[in-house]
Amino acid sequence: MCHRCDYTEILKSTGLDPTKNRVRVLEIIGENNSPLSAEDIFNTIARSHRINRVTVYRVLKLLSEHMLIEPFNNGRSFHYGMAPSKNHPPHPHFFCKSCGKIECLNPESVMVDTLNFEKVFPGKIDKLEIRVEGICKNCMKLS
Amino acid sequence: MCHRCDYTEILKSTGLDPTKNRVRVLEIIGENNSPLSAEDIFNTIARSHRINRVTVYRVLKLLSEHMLIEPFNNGRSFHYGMAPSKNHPPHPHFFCKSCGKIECLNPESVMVDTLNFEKVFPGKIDKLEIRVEGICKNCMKLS
DNA sequence: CATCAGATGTAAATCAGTTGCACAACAAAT
DNA sequence: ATTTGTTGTGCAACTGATTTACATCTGATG
Ligand SMILES: [Mn+2]
Ligand SMILES: [Mn+2]
Ligand SMILES: [Zn+2]
Ligand SMILES: [Zn+2]
Repeated sequence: MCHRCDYTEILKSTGLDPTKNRVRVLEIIGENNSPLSAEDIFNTIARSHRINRVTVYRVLKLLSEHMLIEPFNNGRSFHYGMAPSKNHPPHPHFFCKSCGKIECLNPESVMVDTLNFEKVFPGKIDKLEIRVEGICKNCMKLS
Repeated sequence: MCHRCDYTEILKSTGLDPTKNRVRVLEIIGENNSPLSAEDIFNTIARSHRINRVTVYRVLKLLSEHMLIEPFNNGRSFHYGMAPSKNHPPHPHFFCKSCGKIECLNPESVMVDTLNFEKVFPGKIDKLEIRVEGICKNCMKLS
């Protein structure tokens, strides 16, 4: 999806050692057009390189902590997409409750006004997420 | 929270046998001002009555399927609140990523415009959820 | 080369939630 | 009242995603 990103460079500039596994995980997430599960990522890497599931989990945790990627939970498992940045504007997501897949939606598809809210809320707000739930196109056909 | 709801009646009118366990679970959810986990509900009931965790899970599943309650996942576990209805208008929720607690927010706090989107989307949309993530007031104090 | 921190592999544990099966409760039919 | 059937509940074992503990490897650096 993103041909503007140098994943090794992103890792370096975040202060992270750009190990092969880290670059691979980040690259797979960055080039995919919808958030992927740890299992998806493991399978993708394992097709061409030897890697352990636990390493994938550890890399995902690290990248999440440094806010390079963004975790979404569909009720079964986490899926990861690139965190918002210049190249990746924030956008809503669609969650299929049948197959569990998560789709990125167009940033303009749903507009939100949060202005007055952010000022009143007593805690610390890190993120505002808009999730649309339902049955995806593909699952609609099957049923 | 809700003193307008007759939980036994709600169950009956949904076509569900209003067993003691079902009424208790639904009542606890309805009277609480924020979504509760299965464990929360189990503990509450178990203080005064004998019940099994599995029964709680089964009741929660049944009530969710009949859309009397609404599940939210904070990444660790599901929490359940009353599903939107006359007495309970839909509203955004705040998710504390430190303690996992979920708070109901004021319905007007965040406004959303979804009109054009719903027409274009190829799948079936059941629900639009707005989730605000961050650190809750209480966890802010502790840290 | 020797050393050492950080990254990875492996097996076992954890934790929320589910499943299979036996038993209890309740109502309708005999 | 006894039988039957249907539905709800308890209990124990299981599952699947993720985490942990600990051993081993790797790649700098002196
Ligand atoms: Mn996305
Ligand atoms: Mn709520
Ligand atoms: Zn689907
Ligand atoms: Zn909190």
